[in-house]
Amino acid sequence: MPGGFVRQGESLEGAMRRHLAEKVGVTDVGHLEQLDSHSADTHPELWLLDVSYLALIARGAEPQLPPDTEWHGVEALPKIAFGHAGAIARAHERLRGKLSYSNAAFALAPPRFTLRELADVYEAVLGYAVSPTNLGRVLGRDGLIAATGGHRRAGAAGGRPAAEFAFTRRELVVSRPLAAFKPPEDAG
Amino acid sequence: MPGGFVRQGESLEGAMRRHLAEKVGVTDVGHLEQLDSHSADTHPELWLLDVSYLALIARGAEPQLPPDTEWHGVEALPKIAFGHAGAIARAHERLRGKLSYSNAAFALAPPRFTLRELADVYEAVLGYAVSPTNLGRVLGRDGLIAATGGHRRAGAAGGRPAAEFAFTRRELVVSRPLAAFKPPEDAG
DNA sequence: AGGGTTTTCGACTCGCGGGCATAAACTATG
DNA sequence: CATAGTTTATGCCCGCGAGTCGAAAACCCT
Repeated sequence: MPGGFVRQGESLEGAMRRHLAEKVGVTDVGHLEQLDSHSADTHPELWLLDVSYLALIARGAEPQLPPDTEWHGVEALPKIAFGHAGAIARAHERLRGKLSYSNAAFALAPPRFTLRELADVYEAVLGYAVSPTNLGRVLGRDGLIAATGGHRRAGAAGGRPAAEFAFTRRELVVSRPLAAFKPPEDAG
Repeated sequence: MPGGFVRQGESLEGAMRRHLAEKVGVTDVGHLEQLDSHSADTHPELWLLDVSYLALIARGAEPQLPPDTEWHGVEALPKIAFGHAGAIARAHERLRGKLSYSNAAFALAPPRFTLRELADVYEAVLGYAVSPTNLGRVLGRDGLIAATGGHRRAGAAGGRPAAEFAFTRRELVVSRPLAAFKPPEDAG
């Protein structure tokens, strides 16, 4: 949970990017999204306003962390995160929702990936296995991903080489604007 | 766009509810949701932090407004809203999205309503007509609304009396947690 | 060359959203 | 009281998209 104070005249997002770069060495943020703000009353003599962000970085772009840092899965977090537990839960829930109806995975996946790798990213976030076949068909039909033409060498255990894919857009696109009811019936 | 300053020690949501009650006489807020925050640099000598909220109130619960207040549709807003135009657009977009995959309309509709009335609420937000029949079937299938058993008297022009419905839950429920991929396959 | 492994492609099923036609229920009029 | 007009409710059909499954393709190792 890297963070810090905002300088006067600085935008909130700019402050977040500055802290990300200074404290964990992350400059290539795929997607940065504000979560929520709340006034923290933990310090009676100090008046703080917390603004939390959700930052998505690509798999493989490892941030520079202190040497004694340990990674924990979001399913089994240690109890150390005193006030951050709620923020982590909200961020996770938000990300789970976004993955289902947007191309938010563009910020999590590497620039080129196989359907298996992308499905693994989804599984890591959603918590259950997704079918690489269906994933490719759904995202491909909406035009969110496209085959690059390249192929990936098979792994150590053999197997057919997987086709490489890439996201067509690198900004957030909400795929299904209205899911339940009559769309505007666009003539054409 | 009612609003104001936050008192020290006051929560942001509490401040929002206080300003809603004091300035427009709205105490029964069906749903209150934080939109986004940004540091306002319009005043060079003052350091302001804007936190905007989206408040949904029931149709019919008219707020107490100054006598010279005019209502404007969100489609044709006057140019007076200098910095609020963006906030209004974001709030509208957020509400449109929420209506499609949640029961956010519980905060907009009166406690008991007919399918026609609910469809009118949807049309007002989405901007196009929705079918009362389909609306009732979809929301009923997901268990979001249920018939109360009562009926509404027919209007002046006659017609079959409409059945009364009510939302089963009065807190936000996201109906389709994951739309695209394999659900957790809940056994039972 | 053959077995094992992984990916890809096609066909099939199933449930849901949407539309349409018809029935039901009420009001107003003569 | 009968009829026309209006609005709501119900049932049926259709199309589409997601999900599953099986077979083929392509690769590695022995």
